[in-house]
Amino acid sequence: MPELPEIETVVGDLNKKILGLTIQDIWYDWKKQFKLPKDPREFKKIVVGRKIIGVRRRAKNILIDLSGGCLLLIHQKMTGHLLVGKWKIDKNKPVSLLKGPLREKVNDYIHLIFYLSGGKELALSDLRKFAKVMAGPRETMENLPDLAELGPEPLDRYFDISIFRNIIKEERRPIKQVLMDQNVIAGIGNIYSDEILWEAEIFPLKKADKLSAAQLGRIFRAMKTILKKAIRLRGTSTSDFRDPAGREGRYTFVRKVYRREGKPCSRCQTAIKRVKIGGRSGHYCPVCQKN
DNA sequence: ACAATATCCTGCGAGC
DNA sequence: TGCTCGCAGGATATTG
Repeated sequence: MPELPEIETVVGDLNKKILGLTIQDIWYDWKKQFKLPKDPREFKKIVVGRKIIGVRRRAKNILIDLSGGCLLLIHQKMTGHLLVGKWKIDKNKPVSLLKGPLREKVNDYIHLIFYLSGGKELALSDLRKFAKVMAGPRETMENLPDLAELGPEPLDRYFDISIFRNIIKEERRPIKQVLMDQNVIAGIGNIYSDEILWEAEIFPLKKADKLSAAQLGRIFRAMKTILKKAIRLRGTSTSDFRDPAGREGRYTFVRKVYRREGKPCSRCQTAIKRVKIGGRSGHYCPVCQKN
């Protein structure tokens, strides 16, 4: 569920909280989260002793640059959370030593902790255990399909309407599906594809190659404004997104369609509808989004 | 060559 | 009240 704005929020916070610290040890209780190397002991060997130089985002991936030319990649998938705090392991389960939001449920699903210099800890909480972590030499990592095959970043300055048009016009799938395809455009998921298409007044099942120039222009502009606004509001927490301090995002309160089935459209008061698109649910206004 | 479907997971809410 | 079941969905693997 964390998409571009949520990951951007996490990355910004991590840059303020853990820059310059060294990974001293790790704790984990779920082996399958390690995708590369698959052996947790090998993973540990790579990251321990390295300093955190910078934190970046690419699509929905969190990229942590480590000293010695290494890169740590974390993908939160749907229910992953990166938290900065302090925990004690009690009966093989982490318990937060800090008061506040970290004491809440998100604290119950921690399966990985990085122990950092200065007594800080970076934890990965993940209820559904879909999140993945990878580490290795930067060049090896950047050549993995996970990164190498991604489409352009929607908020990059060079990413203009002509590039957007050229990418989209080749696609015959429904526009919502195209917007969510990371190898077409990076970082957009179910929440923001719904929100962007409502803003642009486009029917989510409309085939991408059938969109007019005016419609493409509206989608392009909506994509930029919605994503920027969502970053400003620190993401959406309709289900369980939390920032590294355990706090919710405020885009939840200004969203127009996502998970608002049956509720009135803020433009025309018509009840928001829900449809299955490529196995996922899309939300739209049947009056505002006719084509 | 492309598209639809299954897979991984767990909690939650609907319905009986 | 307590059970079952479908749903949530990012990305990859597999089948059609």
